[in-house]
Amino acid sequence: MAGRREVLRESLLQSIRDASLSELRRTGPAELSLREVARVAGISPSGLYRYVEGRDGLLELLVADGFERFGKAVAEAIAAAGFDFADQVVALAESYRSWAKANPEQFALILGSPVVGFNPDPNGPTGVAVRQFGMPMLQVILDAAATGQLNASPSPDAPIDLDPALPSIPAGLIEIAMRSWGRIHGIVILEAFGHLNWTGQDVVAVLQAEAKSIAATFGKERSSGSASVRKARGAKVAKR
Amino acid sequence: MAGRREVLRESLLQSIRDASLSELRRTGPAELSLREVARVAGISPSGLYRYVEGRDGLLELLVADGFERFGKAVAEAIAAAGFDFADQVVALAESYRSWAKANPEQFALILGSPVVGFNPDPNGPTGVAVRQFGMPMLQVILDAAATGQLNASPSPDAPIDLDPALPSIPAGLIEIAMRSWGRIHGIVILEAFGHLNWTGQDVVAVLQAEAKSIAATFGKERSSGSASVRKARGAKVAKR
DNA sequence: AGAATAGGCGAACAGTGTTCATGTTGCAAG
DNA sequence: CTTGCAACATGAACACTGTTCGCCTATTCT
Repeated sequence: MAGRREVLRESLLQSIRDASLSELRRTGPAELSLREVARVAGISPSGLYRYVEGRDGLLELLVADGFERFGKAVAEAIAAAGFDFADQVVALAESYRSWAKANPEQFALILGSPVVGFNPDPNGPTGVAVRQFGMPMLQVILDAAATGQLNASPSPDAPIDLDPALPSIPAGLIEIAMRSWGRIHGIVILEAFGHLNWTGQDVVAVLQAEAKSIAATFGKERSSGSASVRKARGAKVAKR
Repeated sequence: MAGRREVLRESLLQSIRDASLSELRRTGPAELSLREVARVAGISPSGLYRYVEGRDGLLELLVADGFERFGKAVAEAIAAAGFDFADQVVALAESYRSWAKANPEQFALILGSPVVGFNPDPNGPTGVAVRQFGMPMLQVILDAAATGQLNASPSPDAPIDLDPALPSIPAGLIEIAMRSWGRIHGIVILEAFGHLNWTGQDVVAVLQAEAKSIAATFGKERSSGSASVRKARGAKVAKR
């Protein structure tokens, strides 16, 4: 029973999503005007409030959408990179930068200065999108650990579980993920916000060097034969 | 001759600076209200335009001030760290994070999402502040190279000069500076914007590990026995 | 059928950045 | 000292913004 009301609502909500995204692309996060969005979506400003909780709700929509699309893009690139740790890191870095370059306003919105008074409510749609975003990147580390491609991390296993639904993760691996993410994110965000212009360097090349360096820092020396890695590819998830 | 008018102007300009800074701290960059600043500075909104070019001018004031104070804080920490490359990098990282933690809104303003339509005019006050900010960090790399503490960089010397007044710098060193900055900045900005909360890790410890890793990546091996570096070091403290 | 409810709208309010004509000073030249 | 001028300061006005409210229509449920 597809109520006529619901299909209308869904369609209009999609219009709002499209309108706000195109407005975001046109003006940037700070200038996003609720009234303008209402205008291009073909609705009155007050009518928007039946669909979205004010301007913050509009932003939350875009934040969730951004994390989702960003995460998906990165996850696909990683999946396409095969099972080698270094290859995956390089693919991660490149896709990370590519998405940021292609969607600068949304990148700034989701990973730039947080909008004050905007509490992302961990259980809301933004919260789950954020986890879906971080997961593939964390998974690169977990997989590498599971297939023995990481440096023997002598860290004391103080496993922490960030999601009750998932197995706990050794703190040492979390730290590796943090540091790897930070290295990629650092260069990408500096470039995205225009702080590397003065260098005159080819950021793609620098980022690739950095990705390889990440693999070298945390990964085992890669002997020329990759058979051992191939063999271990079965294990998908680390078991506590 | 200190005309009475000029002293008044200078004093009021300082009031404006103070007011806008305190307003920034109270509300954040996006909500900074020109009218409110005028209110606490004791001037009419339109009167503000005699001192500052609208809201963007107000922000430029804060951006320049932020880069200046940030740069000074980092430079002092580096200077206090002695002459050892690794010590300097650790000091740089710690002071970088400290300042960001202590001035979150201004940090977000100067290194977070750029305000659209805000062109930082390289020769304006913001431009020079930016260079003063980046200089000490770049200097760490240059000094290390000059004192032979860096890995022999096999990069072809394609020197680029970013400032005509300064000697050109080999591109290889620029790349090292970029990557080092990116590694520190990445972790700091991720933490500052709340993206590391889920990790439950001690960011100070992680950042310190990262700083040491930077020194290990680009610096010469510092074997515990080699006293040459140690001797070259000043009497300054180098704890841990 | 009738009642309940979700959807949509315009008016209104308080706030914003910015401009402009109008006064009001400070200061230097005549 | 007087005059003239430029800098200063202001309040009103304009075009916006986000948000709330009451009113009305159209769909859905009983």
